[in-house]
Amino acid sequence: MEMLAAIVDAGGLTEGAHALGKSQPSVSRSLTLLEERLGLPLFEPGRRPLQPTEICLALAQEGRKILAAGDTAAKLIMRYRDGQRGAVRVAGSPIFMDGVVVPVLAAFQTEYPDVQINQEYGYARDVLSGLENGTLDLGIVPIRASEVPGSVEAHQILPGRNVIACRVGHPLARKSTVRVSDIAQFPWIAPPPDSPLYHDLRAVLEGIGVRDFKVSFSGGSLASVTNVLSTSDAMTVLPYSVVFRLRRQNLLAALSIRIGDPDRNLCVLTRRDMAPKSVSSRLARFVRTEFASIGQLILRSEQNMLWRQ
Amino acid sequence: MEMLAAIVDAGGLTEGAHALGKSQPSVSRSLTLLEERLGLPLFEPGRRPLQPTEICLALAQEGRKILAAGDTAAKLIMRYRDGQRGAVRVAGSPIFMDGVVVPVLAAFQTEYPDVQINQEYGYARDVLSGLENGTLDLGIVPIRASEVPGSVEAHQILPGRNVIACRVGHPLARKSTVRVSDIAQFPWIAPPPDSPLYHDLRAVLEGIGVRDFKVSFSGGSLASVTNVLSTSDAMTVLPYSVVFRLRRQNLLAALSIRIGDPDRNLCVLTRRDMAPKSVSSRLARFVRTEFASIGQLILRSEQNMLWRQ
DNA sequence: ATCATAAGATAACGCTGAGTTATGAAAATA
DNA sequence: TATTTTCATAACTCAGCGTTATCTTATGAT
Repeated sequence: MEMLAAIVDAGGLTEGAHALGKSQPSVSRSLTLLEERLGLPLFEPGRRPLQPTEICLALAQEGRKILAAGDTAAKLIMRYRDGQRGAVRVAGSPIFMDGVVVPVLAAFQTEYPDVQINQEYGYARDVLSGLENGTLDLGIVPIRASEVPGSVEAHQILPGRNVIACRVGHPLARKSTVRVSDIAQFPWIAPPPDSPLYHDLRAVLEGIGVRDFKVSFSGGSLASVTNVLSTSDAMTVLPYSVVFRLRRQNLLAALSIRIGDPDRNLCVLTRRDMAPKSVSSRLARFVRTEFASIGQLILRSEQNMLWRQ
Repeated sequence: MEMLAAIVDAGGLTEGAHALGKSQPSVSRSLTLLEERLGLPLFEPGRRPLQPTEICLALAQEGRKILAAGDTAAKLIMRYRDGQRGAVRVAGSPIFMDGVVVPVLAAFQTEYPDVQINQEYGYARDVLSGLENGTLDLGIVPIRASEVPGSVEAHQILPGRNVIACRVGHPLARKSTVRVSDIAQFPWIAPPPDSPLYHDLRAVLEGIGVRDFKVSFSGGSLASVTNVLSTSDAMTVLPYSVVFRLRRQNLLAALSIRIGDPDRNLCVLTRRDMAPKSVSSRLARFVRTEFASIGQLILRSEQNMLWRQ
């Protein structure tokens, strides 16, 4: 049927054969066999520019549909191959995901609308196992270089850096000098106890000598944290990049006090497969370049800031 | 792609293979080869009720289109084979065609809307040559059995029978006894000079002893003949079947005088091919049965009529 | 008419895809 | 853990479709 369509559209067997990328005798023979099989003439006999019969035209119409299906299939494969379509499964720690990653994923989605992004939440351990058993294509988590197994490739996209966040009009936010004693009197909220941030929080507070602090709220997502922060005088520890974005939107402020950096850097994790899905590598590339400029942005605004030790 | 569609729709390789009418290993192997060729997994590895990947689903969609095209093609062929679709080229003498055949063709067309009927006009000689050189599938003409060559099959559908026709209110139409002298005074109109009817007309008039008659109109189609007849007192010779129809519509009348029957009978002519188009044989059958009932109708009404010799 | 040209058919042959049966491995399920 | 279901592999066969080389025939111009 594809052959019939080609012959009819090309206006002759020889031309049609050429259009199909085959030799003239091949098509001629196939045509003869088909006519014998059907027991019907598909072209008027004894006419030199091969004249299609009525039934041939009808079959050619179906042939065109098949050719069209083949074409779109070829395009589909091509778009899939170079990552312009497909599905990626991405996972990352909730705070980073909601705070800085999802906007990047959204930008990717806008640029490549045929790519389906399946986003999940998870910490380093889950993400690594997901990558290794193939249920995950990409991970974006804060992680130590030593934690990365050989089968997984890690690209750092942001340096580990936390700050103490509070609401915009917070009493301490205005002060250029913040003392430990100032901090102690305010309530704290904490990320989920199994998250790295929770450990960071403890480390930070211990680092600046605060041993006795009250946790007024614990668990939840970034949205709930910002909600609580903005409607109270509570404080918490958040990645600087996250706060950076939220501060630009005037949703959050950061204390101008420098706290110890965590030893985990935000990384993009991919499998060291021989054949990674090209969508995932394209997305990984996209994320890396996006975060490179985010990093630049943060760095530049850094120069206008003063951080107390 | 058809295979993918089958597997996806059947919910598994084994079922899919069955749906395609192939063995399970065949489909399994084909699938493996396709995956290698594309360099892409089409089904999630290590899942037992074979789980299609995203790209596989997209390809399966195209596969379904191909399967659908194949299906409709198969149906097309089937309908073509038993004559429910296709194209027939029919030719016949103008008066019979317009008078009695075309309504039958129209009925056929209504019953089988996918059949394309190409109707032409022509007398026995043209029709026979048309049939023999393959430019014609069916002929419906008055013909003598001796004129039919061996390569053509003829089925009589109406006996040869002519009558003298005139308008409804014609002076002679009322009379139950018509004499030759009555006839002579009215003008005559004649069919085209090359038509059998023209010869019939001459034969008829000579047969009833009329040697000197004036032809006031000659040539044209049945429509023009009936027009002239109905707007004048002219008369002509027409096949009884044609007049029968027209009389029922009160468009024409016939003299109650019996004239000599022509030796040509209306026949359906077909090629004695080994492989006649099934549309044409179906149409031929249809015409024969339709005319059988028309013949019956004429015969029944005959019993209520009185014809003078 | 006849000849040149273009278009299709035929012949001879090779190779790959796709089919088969028989059997093994691994996931799913009880 | 045992059993069943489901898919993969192996080994082999064959028909379809591909090729090149060459012949036949319809078409159109001289």
